[in-house]
Amino acid sequence: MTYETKKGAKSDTARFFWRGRLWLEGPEGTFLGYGRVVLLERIRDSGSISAAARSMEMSYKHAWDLLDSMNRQAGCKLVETCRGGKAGGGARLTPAGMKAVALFKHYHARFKELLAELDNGLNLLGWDKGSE
Amino acid sequence: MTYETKKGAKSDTARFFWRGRLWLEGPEGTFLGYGRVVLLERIRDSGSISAAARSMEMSYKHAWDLLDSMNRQAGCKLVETCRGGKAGGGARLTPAGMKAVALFKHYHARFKELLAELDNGLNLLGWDKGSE
DNA sequence: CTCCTTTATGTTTTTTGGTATATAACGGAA
DNA sequence: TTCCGTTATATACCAAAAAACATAAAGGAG
Repeated sequence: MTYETKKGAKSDTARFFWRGRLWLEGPEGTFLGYGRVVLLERIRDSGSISAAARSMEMSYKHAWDLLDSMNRQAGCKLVETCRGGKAGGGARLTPAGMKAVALFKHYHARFKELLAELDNGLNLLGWDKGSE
Repeated sequence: MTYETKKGAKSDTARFFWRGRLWLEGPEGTFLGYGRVVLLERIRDSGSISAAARSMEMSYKHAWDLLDSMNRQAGCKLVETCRGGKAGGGARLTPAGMKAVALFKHYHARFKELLAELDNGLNLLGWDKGSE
């Protein structure tokens, strides 16, 4: 999953295209969103919160706050950590964390599908290809 | 179209639910989004930019900036205005503006459909109804 | 005991997306 | 000609979000 914060490559014949955001929300606000799930994946792959945050050009504190929010809302830890030792410490996804990533990606894929589908119909309605 | 900035009523048996945003993007950034289209609708219904802005608790300037952005990006005016006169002035949607509203609402309806659909499958995957 | 790197957490600073405020132009009605 | 409410536009201000910075604690290795 690449970490797209801006639009990707697009046909330059079309002036406009659909974009969107999808997230899972709970009583405390956002539970899982795109950036949060990328963070989880990076932690899974690097074994470190700080490395994951660095790779996303995100401050450690911000990453930690997001994880804290996710762990609290999930009711169980999605990421478990340890401090000290040879490598200084580390972090890894719990089974619940893995599940969260899979769940979001599954639903997000359907969302991306819809965006692509909407884009396909768009040029039929004028306003595209300078038809106005 | 109600102007929902926060979640609406939801079944309180489900802990989480899907939310999202959809917008039409162009080279200059957002062209049409939810708030922008509500603004257009309010202008259509009230005949006034300032009345529309007031009804959304939005500053006139912010509303005007949004309209300016939309008019410029569309290549033609979505809203036409006049100053002075008995009522002080006014604004109304052009045919292109009407079309923009209809277009967005059409696509947004499909988006809302998807969100509802995603919510329906959600409780099957654990993490809901306290099953974890 | 001292490094090292990371987790954990608080405080300060900056950025940013808006509101608030001010001012001018407009043009019909009184 | 003076009002009025609106469009149009610039500038000042503010508050929430994010970043930047600071500091402590952990624990294995040397």
